[in-house]
This record gives sequence, structure tokens and C-alpha cells, in this order.
Amino acid sequence: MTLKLYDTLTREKRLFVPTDPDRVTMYVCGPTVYGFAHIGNARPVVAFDVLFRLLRHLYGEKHVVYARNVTDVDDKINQKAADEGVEIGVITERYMAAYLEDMDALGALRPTHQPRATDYIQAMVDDIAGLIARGGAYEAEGHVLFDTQSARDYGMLSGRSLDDMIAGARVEVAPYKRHPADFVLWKPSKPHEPRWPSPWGDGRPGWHSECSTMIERVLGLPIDIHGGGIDLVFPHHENELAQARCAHDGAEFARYWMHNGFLDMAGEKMSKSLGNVIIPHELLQKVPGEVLRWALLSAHYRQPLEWTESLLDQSRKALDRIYGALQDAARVVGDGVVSPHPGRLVAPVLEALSDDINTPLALSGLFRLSDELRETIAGGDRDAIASAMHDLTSAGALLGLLQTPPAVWFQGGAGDDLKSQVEALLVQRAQARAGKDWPTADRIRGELDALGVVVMDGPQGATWRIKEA
RNA sequence: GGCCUGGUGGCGGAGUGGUUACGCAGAGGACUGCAAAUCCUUGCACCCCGGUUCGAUUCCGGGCCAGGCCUCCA
Repeated sequence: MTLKLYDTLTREKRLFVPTDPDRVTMYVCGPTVYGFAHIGNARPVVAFDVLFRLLRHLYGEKHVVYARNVTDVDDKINQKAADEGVEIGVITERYMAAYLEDMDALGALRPTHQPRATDYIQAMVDDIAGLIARGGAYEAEGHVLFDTQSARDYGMLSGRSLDDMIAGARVEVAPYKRHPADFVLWKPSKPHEPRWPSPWGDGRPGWHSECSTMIERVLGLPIDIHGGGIDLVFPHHENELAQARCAHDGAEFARYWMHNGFLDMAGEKMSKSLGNVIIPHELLQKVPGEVLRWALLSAHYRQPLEWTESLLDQSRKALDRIYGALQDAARVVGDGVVSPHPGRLVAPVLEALSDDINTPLALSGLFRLSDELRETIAGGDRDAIASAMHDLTSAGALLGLLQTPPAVWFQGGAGDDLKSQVEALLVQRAQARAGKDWPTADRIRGELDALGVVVMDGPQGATWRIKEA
């Protein structure tokens, strides 16, 4: 099985060949922790989580190293801390914890490493000093700036030239910059702001330096995959790349650059001013994380994804359909042991994912496996059913889906009280039906409906599930 | 203004130089005491104009439209 990935740098889909198959490395730009993540923030997390799972499948769990940074020094964090009158650590700890909680709920595996910018300040200072020594950066008025004119091929990732950047400049250029595109590596801190010592005075690093430094320290160069949102291509990734190339004589920094498309709301960008920001932390109160995950995977990661109520509705129905097959299968063979059949494992899903993480196609593969499971149920061969169940849940695992027991999926929202109440009513109803007392049976069904429960009569008796909003 | 994506059926969304995507919704049917779930059947498509080709939704050129980046941003 070969993996193809689209590389932003070369703008083509290429065969994925890691530097070292025993240690495949991936880095994805993580959150700046000053508030709850919004659903757009979750897209790269889920998309690259699928890639992480696929790489682990292809190269072995112990041979994939995935790092996702946490930006815990930033002007927005400073502002938030000032607003609340607390140290920045209070803010960053709070939202870092919330972030992990939310991403766990979305079924994302924890990365191997989650480096925090504040743990690498000295390393950044060292790297910045190195850039100055190489003539790639200069000090001006307490700032250290990267000298873009000294960088060969600056703009290679985003496909722009320095001339383009001047033409497109929409911002007033700081007077101490030699070129409008020069960017800050180190900046002085105002009296009340967090500060670290440096040869250029107390201050803090610029955003672009964090990732370059942490990538090199945590993973080593070159890394195999560098991911993030498409908005990071310029300037963030362009600048990371420029720094790394300057520091290492133009050596390769990342072998494959991958960028996810934006998630938007009714054609508009999500923004607080428009009041259309969707926060998983809130949404998860009423919608299973798996539904959000399915929705996020329903479009290819490089395509834009429009977030709508209907998308959530369809995602839930899709999962209901597949969990329904799993539940029917479980009624025949039990929830427990299924025999492994590695040979058949996840073929349609694996093939789809191997083609640049084609998750919509992979999802359709799940439907196919679900249909096959239905056929084996009809056939009645217990081993075949168990095998087909395994195929489906294994394929789901690759996508981070279908790992919930079906009974929990359909009845997980019910407390013990409700469950026993429902069971009691179902016994009464079964008696009524046995006596062909349809009015009583229907009255009981009405009571169950009022409890938010849907009854489904089958050859082996009635089953039930929680009715969805 | 510069750079870059994308335009597929009622909706979401893959893919392909000539053959069914898939899911949701709709229609008809089977099953059911009635339902639900499930199954079967079914309608609906490839932005416009040129070009290449025996043949293009699928390749090339132009146009129109939408979106993103160029400033913090997944």
C-alpha cells in the first residue's frame, strides 16, 4: 500500500516517502490558548489525526512521532490575562486543559509531543542569535528582524515574490524594517508584559520563531510532514521555512507541506463580530463528539467545508445507519469477542485514505462495509458476522469512528432510571401484543415516545433507542 | 492591485476521457397489527463559450461567479 499526499510546496500529489520509515515525523501548528477552540480550529486536529492514524497503521505505532505545539505566549493571551487581572499562566493552563478535553471528545489521539513555546524560549534566543551571525537577521530598535532580502527563494512556499509583497502591502511598514516583508523574530516587552532575557534586551519571541525552533528541537530536521490551516501558508509557514533554510544552508526543512481548507458559515468566515462562531465545547453538551468528527471528515480536508445544522443532522443519521448494522450484528453474536481477520482489514477505507486522505470516499467505504455486514447478518453465519463486524470497526478505527458500543451509541443518553422504566414498559407492551391488544400496545408506545424513546419491534423482540432532537 | 483555490443532481459530497459514487431528502413497493428499523425499485448532475478528440463533466484556452491569502487567524 502506497500513500500519496498533496504537497503545498510542489503543488502536486506525490508518493509519500519518509526520511526514515522507523521514525516518521509530523508537526502540526496547534492552538494559541487564550479561549475555547472554535469548530474551525478542530478541522486540522481531526484531519491530521486521521493522517496520524493512517501513518501508525502503515509504519507501526512506535514509528510515528507527531508533535503539535501550544502557543502560550502571545499578545492575545496577554490581553486576556490583563482583562482578568491574572498571570498569563492562569489563562494558558485553563484553555490548554479545555482544548485537550474538547479534542479528546472529537476522538483525536493525543500527539506524541505537545511542546509549549515558553519551554523553548532560550532555544529560540539561541536560534535567533544564529540567524544574526549568518547575516540572515538584524537588530533594530530592540527588535530582531528577519532579513527577507538575504533569503534565497523567500516566497517559495506561498508562490509570491518580494515584489508581489510590496505591491500587495496593506499595512503601514515599521520604519526600522529594511524591507516591508521582514518579520519580527524578537520584540521588546512593555513593562507589564511577560519577558525573557536576551542579548537584545528583555522581550519575547515572534510567533514564527516558535515553530521553527520547536520543530528542530523536538523532531529534528528534516521533518516528513508539516501541517496546518491554509491560512498559515503565508506568512507563518513561509517564515518558518525561511528561518530554517537560513540556519541550515538551504537544507530541506519539511518534506511535505499539508494545509487544510477553511470551514465557513453560510459563505461567511466565522468571526466573533458576526456572532457565528461555533464552539465545540458548547456543542458537545448536546451533540456526540463523533457526530462532529463525522461532519468534519465529510469533505476532503483541502476543500472548504460549510458548517450547517443540516450537516450535523446528516452526520448523525449516517452514524445511526452504521451503528444500526453493528447493533443488529451484536444481537446475533454478542458485543464481545470477534475474531481478527487482518487480511481483509479495511481495504476500501485504507485505499481511500492512502490517496491524499480522501475521507469522503473513506466514509462511503464504511457504508459499503456496513452493507456487507447486513448481508452476513441475513446469512446467519455467526463467524461471518463477527468477521464483518471486525472489518467495519477496524475500518472505523482508522478514521477514529465507530469505537462506541452500539448500545451506548443508541441508549447512552439514558440514565439507569429511564432504562429500567423503559424495560418495564416494554414488558407490558410485549404482553399486550401477545394478546393482540393493539390499543394498549400503542398506548404504551405513546408513553415511551413521551419519554423520548423509539421502539423497534423485531423477530427477537423489541429494541429501543433514544429519540434524537 | 498581487498570489491562490474552487464551481457536480433538491441538499451534502467523491470521482472519471466513453460504463452505478456514496449519504440525506423525494416517489413507489416489500416487511409490520400499525409503526420504526431494514430491504427492493425509481427520478434528478457535472457554470458558460471555444479548442483538442471518434467521444469531455473529466484535458487546454478564455469568460463569468464564489471563496481564501496578502494584517492576528485552523
